[in-house]
Amino acid sequence: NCNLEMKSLWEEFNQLETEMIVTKAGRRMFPSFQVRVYGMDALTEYMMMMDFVPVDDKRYRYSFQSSTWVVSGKADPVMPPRIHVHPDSPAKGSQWMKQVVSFDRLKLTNNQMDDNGHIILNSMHRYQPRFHVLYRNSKDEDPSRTQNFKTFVFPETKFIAVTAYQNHRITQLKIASNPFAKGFREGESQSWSASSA
Amino acid sequence: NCNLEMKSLWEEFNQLETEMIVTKAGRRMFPSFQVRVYGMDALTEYMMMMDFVPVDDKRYRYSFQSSTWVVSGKADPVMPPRIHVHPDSPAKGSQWMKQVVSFDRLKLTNNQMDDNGHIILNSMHRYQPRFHVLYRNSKDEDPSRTQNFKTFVFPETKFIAVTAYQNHRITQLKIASNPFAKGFREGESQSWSASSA
DNA sequence: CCCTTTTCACCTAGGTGGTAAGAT
DNA sequence: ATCTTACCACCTAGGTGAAAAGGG
Repeated sequence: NCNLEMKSLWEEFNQLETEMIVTKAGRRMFPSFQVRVYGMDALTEYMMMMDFVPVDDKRYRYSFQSSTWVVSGKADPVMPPRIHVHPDSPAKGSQWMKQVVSFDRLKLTNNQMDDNGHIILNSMHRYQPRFHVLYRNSKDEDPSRTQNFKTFVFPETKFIAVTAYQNHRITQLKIASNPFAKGFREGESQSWSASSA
Repeated sequence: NCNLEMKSLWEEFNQLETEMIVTKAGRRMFPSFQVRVYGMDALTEYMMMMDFVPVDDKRYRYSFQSSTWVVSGKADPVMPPRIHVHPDSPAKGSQWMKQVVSFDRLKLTNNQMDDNGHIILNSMHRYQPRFHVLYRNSKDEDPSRTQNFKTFVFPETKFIAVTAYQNHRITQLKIASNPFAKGFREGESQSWSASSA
């Protein structure tokens, strides 16, 4: 089993239609995708990974007039999707369960030629992150037959990839909740308990 | 096979009797232990690790009068030595060979109760770092019978653990060559090609 | 006296959105 | 018009030795 960390923050973003920056060099997600996992076999080895699937085959643009995202055409052609393997993989169930599994080093890029292993997305397209746990029923048997996946999807983590923020309320929420954007805060009244770890 | 990186910098320190700071929280080594490895089987999985063995069973003190280290007694009692496993372990030979293997995140501590997995050393004692490569001849056989070590020792990397630098020339060389100590540089004439990566 | 601990200013390294210029 | 890129000031996070205080 598996729980999404920072669920309330994700929901707050999702209500505004989450945007994630993509750059040529690669940009982290914020919030970062973090889960707590349960019920694994302590001694079995697991691989943890993420990928990103298109929500639909549409392209979007932001209408400043209506302050909403509107369909702007059919989706751009896609590259074969990449998979991000958690850097601690492989590790035993006991290791994964004793702390939050964090994908905070994962980076998104719009560079189709990227050779840094980052996740390649099309800007102005909608994506759904997915979390996969891979395990084997037994160590000694043929790996190709005994490996199994379990996939978790949290609908509140879907987002639109952008090269610059469109919805100003998204920008404000990012500035308010991301510690690295503290330089842009002004009011400084509310404390976002979301800021840490 | 295996080559030490920054060999000339290590030799420069070793001529002055290298000192390494140990703290309660753990302190990185400088220079950090980095090697280039060759001649591995590209598809076999290897573990890389380091440990630190006492050079002798003596305790030392620094004589400011003679500017040398002198024996000050018998060695203090030792804890069962810890082993630092390189965080990329295990990985295939092809992965290890395509870049420098760096132990720059390894930390030394004098805290006998350390629970951060750092290497525990006795201050004012002399140590020799060792580098180990572990591999299996075959994947399917009993691991306990088919695992093998190969150990590499570079005499120029030996050092004395200290809680504060004793030899001022060591301090000067650290300040001149460690990028994080740039704040203490004054002359700023020579460039230590050693500074990067 | 000898050694250790704590705190500090000063760095490296790298993650933010803003901004203006560039591209289509 | 719409979207992308490059650069920037401003942060977080954490690695330095100095200095002063602490301990036996």
